[in-house]
Amino acid sequence: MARHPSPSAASFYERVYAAVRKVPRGSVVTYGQVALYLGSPAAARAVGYALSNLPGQNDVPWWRVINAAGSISLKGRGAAADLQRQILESEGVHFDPEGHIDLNRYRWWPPESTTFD
DNA sequence: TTGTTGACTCCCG
DNA sequence: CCGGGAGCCAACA
Repeated sequence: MARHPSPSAASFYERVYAAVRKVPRGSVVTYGQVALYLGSPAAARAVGYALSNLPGQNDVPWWRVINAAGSISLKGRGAAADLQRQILESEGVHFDPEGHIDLNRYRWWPPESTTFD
């Protein structure tokens, strides 16, 4: 048995993907939120790392994950960032002229009954 | 096991 | 409002 209290047999990456899949269309969450749901509120960077390792074929709505500032964080991936913005807009998420989203309006909060296990 | 890296966040000034 | 610096976590060589 693992001496480390792993909440799941799946890797941290898999847990990130599972959490992101729960985000409904037209809503967004921050990397920090996902980390919080996984039980590691300070693992926001690891969440981003997980998405960077996302396989080509997947059913994870990665575009619904943005940074705490409410903007797209694709560092070094300008083209992908543009794509992310297009998808979000197609889902009804409004961007300001400066390219940031109103988190108070679009941030998704899971029901208390939601589990990320 | 140690060091490096990175789609992050927060705190200052 | 914006930029710089430090902290934190997980995967990988």
